[in-house]
Amino acid sequence: MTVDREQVLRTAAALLSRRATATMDEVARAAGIGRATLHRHFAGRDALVRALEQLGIAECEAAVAVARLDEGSAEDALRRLVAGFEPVAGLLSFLVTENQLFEDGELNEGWARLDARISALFRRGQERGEFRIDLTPAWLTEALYGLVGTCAWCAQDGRVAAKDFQYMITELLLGGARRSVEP
Amino acid sequence: MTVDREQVLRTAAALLSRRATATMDEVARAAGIGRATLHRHFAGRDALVRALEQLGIAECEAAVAVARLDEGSAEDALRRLVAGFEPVAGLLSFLVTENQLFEDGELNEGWARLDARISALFRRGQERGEFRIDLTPAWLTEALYGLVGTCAWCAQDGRVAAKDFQYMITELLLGGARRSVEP
DNA sequence: TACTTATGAGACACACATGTCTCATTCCGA
DNA sequence: TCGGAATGAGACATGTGTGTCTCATAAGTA
Repeated sequence: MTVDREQVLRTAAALLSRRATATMDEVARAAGIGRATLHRHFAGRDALVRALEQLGIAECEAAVAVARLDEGSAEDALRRLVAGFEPVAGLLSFLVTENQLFEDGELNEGWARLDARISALFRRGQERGEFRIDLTPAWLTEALYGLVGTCAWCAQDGRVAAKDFQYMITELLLGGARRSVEP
Repeated sequence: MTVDREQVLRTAAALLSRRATATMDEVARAAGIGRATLHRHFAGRDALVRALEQLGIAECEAAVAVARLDEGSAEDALRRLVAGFEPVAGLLSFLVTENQLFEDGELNEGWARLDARISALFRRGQERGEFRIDLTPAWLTEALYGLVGTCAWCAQDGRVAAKDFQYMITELLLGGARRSVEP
């Protein structure tokens, strides 16, 4: 009888990732509950979005933790990170767009933590001599988010193959489009 | 007395690029005209957005034309293209987001033309041996859009330096983050 | 079984953006 | 100077999403 909050959040994430303008009613129906019940668990749309934000941050931080960003080469760590981001990509792009829309300025501290972790990875790669130093860690971090979001959206629309998610992002981010060697 | 439609569109583009949820009233005020007048020139919000879409496409196609994508090396052509995209970046990211939001499916044929042109550039680069062939032209094209949008948004928020717009995008897109050579 | 609790369905008011209309005013051209 | 045209301001109706409330019902518990 009691609503599974986690399951509701995941359903909402899946729906809103596809259609950011979905109604509270649609969210409720998608989760198989009534609109009133949805309101009992999340005071309003803002509260729902903020809960999704917490979920997104938590999943990203989990991905960061699993990726062990400070072990081994920075390149391998980045590959692990992108792999961990794949399941969250849709939610991530939704939240990024949502943040752009409502410029409250008050970006969650969770994002700041995440940015710091990922920036640190790129910085580590620079210090190890793996990554070039003329592109700032901040830009590389944002570029990673951008590519993840773009790829998620493209894959959803079928413009690119979803199975190549990790490959496309890591290869482009690490090596770029230029052909560097051979024949 | 007569309203300068072009100027209204540019003002709207500037405003909506920053705040995609801006009201018709806000758009009118920003353009220095009354809401009624705005409605006289653009039947509704949809019409306004579609007009902005036309403007964005036109400017992008102009940038494509100026960049002479089929002249010289593909790499240089891409640099010219990114340079031409810089002034349109804000509008471009707004339109991309707008398209994501309302999945009418009916994407303007103008975008298809643009995609085709840019994809052709990447394909030409592959055929010339400049670009790697394991990343599809379609993905490279979308990645370009994504990076342009991400960079525009970051620059607006001051997270990266706006003056490095072209450099950050072209260097990342062409060479990637990996350090390939020297000491 | 009886009681408590959570839920679903629906009604309701509210806020807000939108679109339309009117009317006085201003601008431009004849 | 005069008259037509465009504009600005505001009023008005509308649609829609939202938030709150009530009440009957189902689920879980003692």
